[in-house]
Amino acid sequence: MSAPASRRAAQAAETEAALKAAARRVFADRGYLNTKITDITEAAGRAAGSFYNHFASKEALLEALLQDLLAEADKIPREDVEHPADLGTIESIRWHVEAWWRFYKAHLPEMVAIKQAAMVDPELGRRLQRIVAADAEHMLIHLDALPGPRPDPRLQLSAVNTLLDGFAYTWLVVNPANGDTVSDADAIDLLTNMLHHGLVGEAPR
Amino acid sequence: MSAPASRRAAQAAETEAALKAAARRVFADRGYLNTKITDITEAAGRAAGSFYNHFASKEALLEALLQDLLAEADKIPREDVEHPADLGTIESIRWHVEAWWRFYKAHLPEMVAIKQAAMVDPELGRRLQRIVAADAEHMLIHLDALPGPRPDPRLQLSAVNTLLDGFAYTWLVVNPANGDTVSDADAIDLLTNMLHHGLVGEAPR
DNA sequence: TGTACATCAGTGAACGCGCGTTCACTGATGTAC
DNA sequence: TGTACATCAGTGAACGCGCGTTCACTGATGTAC
Repeated sequence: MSAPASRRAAQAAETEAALKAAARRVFADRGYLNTKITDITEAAGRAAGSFYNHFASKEALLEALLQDLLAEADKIPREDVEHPADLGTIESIRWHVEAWWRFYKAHLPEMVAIKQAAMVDPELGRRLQRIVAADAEHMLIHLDALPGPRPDPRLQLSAVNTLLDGFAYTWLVVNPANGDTVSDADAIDLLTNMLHHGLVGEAPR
Repeated sequence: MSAPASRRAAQAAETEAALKAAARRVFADRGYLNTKITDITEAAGRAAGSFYNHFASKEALLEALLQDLLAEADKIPREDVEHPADLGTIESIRWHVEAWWRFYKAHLPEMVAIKQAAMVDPELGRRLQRIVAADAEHMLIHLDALPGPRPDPRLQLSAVNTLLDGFAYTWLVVNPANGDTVSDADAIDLLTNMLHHGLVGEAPR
């Protein structure tokens, strides 16, 4: 990112970037758990031993990828993330669903990797969760602001996350591998409708 | 199940049952992917080599567990599964949600194993899917019967499955491991409400 | 009913594959004078 | 600017651990006569 201090540093940075890029490709292609260290180095066109000059393990590489992801997200100017605050309106729901869908698509490899890693190593799962959890808070605030008698927001939040996450995983990862796809618009429409009516509850319209 | 033809056969059946029971315990405890063959034989109090007298692999054992599960389900008398057919009513939704929740709880080890196995081996995932997919059909029929302009039922079905499945996994497997639990009633209430309003859509009440 | 042999479930040490990880080596880059 | 030495990124063969899988062996159960 910033100017390298020397040719050596530039070389190292380039290799590290190549490893990360290769990892993303390979994770998306065969999944995180099915990826060997040597799959990554091979895809990056480097020697196996090179990996350990940059990362202590596959888990460490994944955490680095997530840090990159966060860093990138922080660069988005504030005014671009202005959005309707009242989750009671369908426009607000749609805005959130669409943002999430785009985000998931843009970061498929990381999303796949998080899901798989968390399933096998709960401790790592919690750590990864914490890294990405910033906008879960955000969502909680929205949910609390909804009118009427509210169910436990933690339950509700996990239901929303579960639905968004699982649906995206199904239709952006699993089903496409079988040649079964859905258009972005259809996916966003369906989720928007389900969440709008499902969340607003007793008093829709 | 049926009377063993001989003491030898009885012995073999007993060991096989012990291995299955041990596998269920161990799958529930540390997950399917984290379970070694020797974890199962150890938990069953048998020698490592004994495993291969009964199963060709961990995957084969899982498929056997699912077959047992299906066989058991088939024994439930028909009249016990009478239920409201119109998914438009909240009572019908609740009936389905509650049935699903109980089923998931009763078969946690299998549910965990399916989820994890499918994630790593898509081919196996499809096979397992087919084994359990009987009542997905059932659900599709319900969905088609809903009034009003319907979205693509396959999309809607996968959203419902995703929500039920992910929510149950979160609150019956992941969160309890962190000491974070939810009552059956609260879980069923929340899902029922979300699905009722979410599915019925434009014309609730 | 008794004896001799055959079969087979279960055992656990040993084998071997896959893969993560190391490490001696190379050659290029950096530094000292 | 040139020379000699130091450092360091990258290399890939080799090492070794973990674990699935095998197999010669044991003792109990079944069969033949």
